[in-house]
Amino acid sequence: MTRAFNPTQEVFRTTQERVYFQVRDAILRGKFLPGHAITIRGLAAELDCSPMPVREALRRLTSERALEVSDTRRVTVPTMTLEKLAEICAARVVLECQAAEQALPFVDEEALEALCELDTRVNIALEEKDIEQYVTANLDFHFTLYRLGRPHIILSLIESLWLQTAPLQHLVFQRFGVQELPDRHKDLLMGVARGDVEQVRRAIRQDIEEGLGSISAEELL
Amino acid sequence: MTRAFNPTQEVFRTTQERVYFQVRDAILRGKFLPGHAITIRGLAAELDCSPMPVREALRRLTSERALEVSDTRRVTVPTMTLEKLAEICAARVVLECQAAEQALPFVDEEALEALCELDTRVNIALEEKDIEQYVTANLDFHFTLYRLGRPHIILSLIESLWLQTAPLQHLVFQRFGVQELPDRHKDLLMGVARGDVEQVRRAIRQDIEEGLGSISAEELL
DNA sequence: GCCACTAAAATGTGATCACAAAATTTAAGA
DNA sequence: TCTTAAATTTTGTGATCACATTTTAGTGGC
Repeated sequence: MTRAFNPTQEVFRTTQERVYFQVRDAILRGKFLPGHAITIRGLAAELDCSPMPVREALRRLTSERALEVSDTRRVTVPTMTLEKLAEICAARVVLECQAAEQALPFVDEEALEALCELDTRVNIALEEKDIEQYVTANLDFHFTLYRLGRPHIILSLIESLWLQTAPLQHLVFQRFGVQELPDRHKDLLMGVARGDVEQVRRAIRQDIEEGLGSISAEELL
Repeated sequence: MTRAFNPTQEVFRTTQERVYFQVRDAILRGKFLPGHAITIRGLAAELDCSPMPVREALRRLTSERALEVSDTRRVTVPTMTLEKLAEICAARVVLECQAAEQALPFVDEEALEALCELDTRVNIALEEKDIEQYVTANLDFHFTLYRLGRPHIILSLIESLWLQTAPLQHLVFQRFGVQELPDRHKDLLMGVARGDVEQVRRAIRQDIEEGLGSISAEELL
C-alpha cells in the first residue's frame, strides 16, 4: 500500500474500506489500463468478499473520478482527453502551490532531511529506470511536503487529481520509460529550504506542466 | 432541485442517483444542521426506497466531504472548524479564479445578460431578506459563470467545496440574516465584461474571503 | 432531581436473491 | 469468410436478511 496515500498504515475497520484502498492502490500502481472495464463480482471474487463492499468502494472511487461509470452502468478506468488533462494540470498547479505554501512554515531540519532522502530515492529510481520505485518515491516526496501544513480538504482534492492521471502516466512510462522526465525537485527543495514562496511555486508549476504537458494527443489512446 | 448543480434537470437513471441529488439539494438548502445524524433506514423510508440506494448515495456524499462518518460509523453533517474553513476558503479562491479565467474567452453578449439578470435576482433576494432565494440565485450566478469555460473536473471540485460550507452558511444566515453580506458581484461583472482577468480574480477573492472570513470562531458551535 | 446500569430498539455492514439490461457466445444465412 | 440474429451468460441495481455494535429507553439507587 502506498505510504503517502495511507501514511498511517491503518488497519481497515470495514471491508468496504479495505477494498477501496486496495483498488485505489492498484490504480496508482498502474494495474489498470485506461478503458479497462471493472466488474463488481469479479473484484469481489478477487478480493474475497461479497459484491456489497465492492459496490460501495467503487461508488466512492467514481465519486473521486478515479473511475467512471459508462452510459451502460459499467465501471471503467477513465480514458484521458486533452481537455481533461489541461484541467487537471491547472487544478494541480493552483492546489499544490497552495498546499506547499501552507507547508512552508512547518519546514524544519528534520522535514528537510526527509525530503532530501526521498529525492535521492527518486533519483536512484530514475537512474535504474525502475518505474514502480519512481512512482512510489515521487508520490512520497510530494505528499510528504504537502502534509507538513496538515491540510485535509486540499490534500484530498490533490489526491483525487493524482489518481486521475495515474493510469495515463503508467501508460506513458511503459512506452517511453522514466528517464527523460524533468526533475524540478532540486529547485523545489532549494525553495523550501529558503522559505522562498515564489521559487517553490515556480518549481511546482514547472514540475507539473513539464511532466503532464509533455503528453501530447497521440498518447491519449 | 438547484439548477446550477443539476443544470440539465435530468431524469435520474437509478434510484441511487435520485437519492444522491435529493440529499445534496437538501444540504445546499440548509435542511440539515451541522452535527445532525443521518440514518440510512430513516432516509430510505423518507425517500420511499430500500436502504440499498441510500447507502451508495451517502457513501458518495461522504466521499465529497458533504457528509462524514463518525468513529461509530454514523453518518453526520460535518461541523466546521476554523482550520477547515480556512482551507476551504483558500481552495475556493484558487479554483474559482481558475474556473473564471477559463470562462472569460467564452463570455458573449448573451452570457453577460444572463449573469446580469442573475445578479439582479441576488439583489432582490437580499433586499427582501429571502434566504432561500438568495442562496439559489447566488449559486446560479457563480456557477453560470464558471460553466462557460466548460470545466468538468475543476467544477466538481468547486461543487464539493460549496457543499461543505452550505450547512454553516445557513446557520449564519438564520442567525444574522443575509442583509449585511458583501456584494462583489458588481466588480466581478465589470471584470467579466471587460475581460480583465485581474479584476475578476480580485472580485472573486474578496467575495469569498469577505463571505466566509466574516464567520468567526463563535459561529462554529 | 441526578447518575449508573440494564434491557430494548435501532443502526451499519456484509451476504444473498430476484430481475431487467447488457455483453458475450453461438448459430444460421449469404 | 463475413454479417446478422437468436440464445446464453454475465452484469448492475434494488430488496431483504442476519448479525454485531451502537443508541436510546427504562429502571433502580442515592
